Amino acid sequence: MLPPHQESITLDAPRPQAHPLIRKLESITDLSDAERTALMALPMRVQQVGPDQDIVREGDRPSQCCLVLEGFAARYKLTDKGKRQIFAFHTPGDIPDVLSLQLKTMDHSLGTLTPCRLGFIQHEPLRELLRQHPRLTDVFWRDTLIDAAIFRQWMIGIGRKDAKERIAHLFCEMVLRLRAVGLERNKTVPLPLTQHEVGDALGLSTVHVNRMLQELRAEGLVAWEEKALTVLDWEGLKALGEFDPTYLHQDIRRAS
Amino acid sequence: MLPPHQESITLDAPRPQAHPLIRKLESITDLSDAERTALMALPMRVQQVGPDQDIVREGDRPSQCCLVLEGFAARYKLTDKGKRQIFAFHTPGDIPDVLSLQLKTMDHSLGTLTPCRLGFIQHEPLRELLRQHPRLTDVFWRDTLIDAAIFRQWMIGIGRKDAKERIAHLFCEMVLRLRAVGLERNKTVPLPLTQHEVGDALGLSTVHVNRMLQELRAEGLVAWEEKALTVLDWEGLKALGEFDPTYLHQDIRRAS
DNA sequence: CGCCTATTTGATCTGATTCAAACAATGTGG
DNA sequence: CCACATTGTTTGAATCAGATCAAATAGGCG
Repeated sequence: MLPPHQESITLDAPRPQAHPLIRKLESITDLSDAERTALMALPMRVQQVGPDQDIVREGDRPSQCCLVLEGFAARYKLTDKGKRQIFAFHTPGDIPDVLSLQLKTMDHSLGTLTPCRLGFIQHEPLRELLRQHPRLTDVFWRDTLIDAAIFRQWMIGIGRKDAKERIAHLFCEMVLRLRAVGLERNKTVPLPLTQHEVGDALGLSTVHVNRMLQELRAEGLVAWEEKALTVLDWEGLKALGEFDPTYLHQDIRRAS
Repeated sequence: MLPPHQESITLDAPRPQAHPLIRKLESITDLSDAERTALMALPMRVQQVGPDQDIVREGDRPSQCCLVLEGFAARYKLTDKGKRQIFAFHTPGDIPDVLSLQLKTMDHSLGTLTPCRLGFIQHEPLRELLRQHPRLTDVFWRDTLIDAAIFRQWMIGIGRKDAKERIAHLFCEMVLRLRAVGLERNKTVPLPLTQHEVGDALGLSTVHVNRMLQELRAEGLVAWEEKALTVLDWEGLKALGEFDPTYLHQDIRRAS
C-alpha cells in the first residue's frame, strides 16, 4: 500500500482526455454512446483568452455559444451606479451562454476571470445536433434548470443570510461543483477568485469579505491560499452555510 | 371616436376564452395551430385552492405539474432560522414547477398567495406532448431561461440596489408580466400581495417595505390600494428602479 | 362587536458600507 | 538587480441603511 500522498499523485495524472462538456453533462445525467459521440463531433473553434476579458456583452446577439475548457469565467451585470453583480461562476465543462440559443439578446455579460481556454460552437451545428438527439435538448434544459436552482440558492444567501454564512455556502457549492468535474485533489479545489469578485457575487463589500474570511480561517473551517480552497471542516462549513446539496441535482449514481 | 374610458371598457370585456397557458407562451414565442391545439388537449385536473396553501414542498417528488389558471402563487424556501425567501411570484399562465419534469426532487416549495384556480397536468401526457412537438420543448426551455433571467434581475436588486429601487423594479416587472397576459386595465394591474410578501421577495423587513412604499407614494410614482397597483409615473418608476425590460424577452411583435 | 390580519409609527441597535491608508506580492522596464 | 507600478489583501474608524423590538391603528368579516 502506497503512502497517502503517493495515491494523490496518481490522481494528479491527467484523466483520459475526458471532454469537459461530456464530463459536466454526465455529472447531472446519463449519456448514450451515440450522444457522447455526437457531442464530441461538434465543430468547435478553440481559443486562448486572457483574464478579465469580456466574451459576450449585455445587448449582444451572439451566433455562437462558448464552452469553458479551462479556467474560470463569470456572468455579471453592471448597475447604473457602477456596481457589479456576479450571477454565476463558471468552470470547465460549462456553457455559460447556452441561453443565447433560445434568447436573441443577451441580458447580461460573460467574461473570463482567469486566463481561459474556450471552445466556440456555432448555434447552427448545435441546433442540428439537438434536432438529431432530442434527449440532449432535455439534458441542456435540465442544465438550465440547475443553473436557475443555483441562482435561487444565491438569492437566499444574499437576501436572508449574513455575510459569513453566504461565504461558507458559496465555498460548499464550489467544492461540489468542482469535484463533479474532477478538479478536486485532497479536499482542495482550485478557486482563483479575488475577494473582490466574491464580494460582487454575494452582494458584499471587499472589506467585509476579507474580515469574514479571517473569521472562517480562525474557526478552522477553511484555508484559501494560492488560489486554492481547502476545506478543513466540511461538516462545520456545511452547518454554518446551511448547505443542502439537493439543489445541485447531481443525483447520478456514478461509476466514480 | 369614443372617449378614452369607453375604449377601456371594451378592453374590460373578457377575452375570447384564451387558455392562460397559451396566452402566456404566446407572450414569449409564436405557436403554430397544431401546437395550440395539442396544448389545449392536454388532460388537466382543475382545482380551486385557498390562499396560503402549499402545492408542492421542498423534498417532494411530484408526478404532475401545476398550471396557474387564476390567482397568485409563489415559490419560496425557508431558512433554518425561519426566514423566508420568495424567489418568484407566479401569475395566470405560469407553470411554476415545470422543473419537476426534469428534476426529480423539488429543491424549494410552491404555494398559493391568494385563492387560486389551478390545473394539474400529469408528467406523462406532458412528456408525450413534447415528444410529438419538439418545438414545444424549446418553448418551455425558453420559458425556463426567462425564469432564470428574472432570478438574475432580482439578485441584482437584492445584492446591489437599495430598498426603494428594488421595490420600484419589482413593480415595473409585475406590470409588464401582467400586461403580457392581458391583466392590465388603465395603468392598473392586480397585485394582491402583502407588504410582508414583498419583503420576503426582496430581502427586506416588512417595516422597511412599508416606509419605502410611503416614499414611492409621496413621490407620486405609484398607488397601490385594494390589491391593485396603478403606475402614476412610468418613466419615473423605471428610472428609479433602473428597469430595462430586455431580460423579460417579450420580444414578440404582437398583433395586439 | 370582537377577532384576526395587515399596515403604520416610533425608538433603538447593528451588520455592513464607506473612506482612507498601510501592507504584501508580483511583475516590469531600465 | 533594484526602483517602481500594479493589483490584491489587510487594518482602522466613522457612518448608515435597514433590522429589530414594541406598540398603535386600521380593515375585514363571522
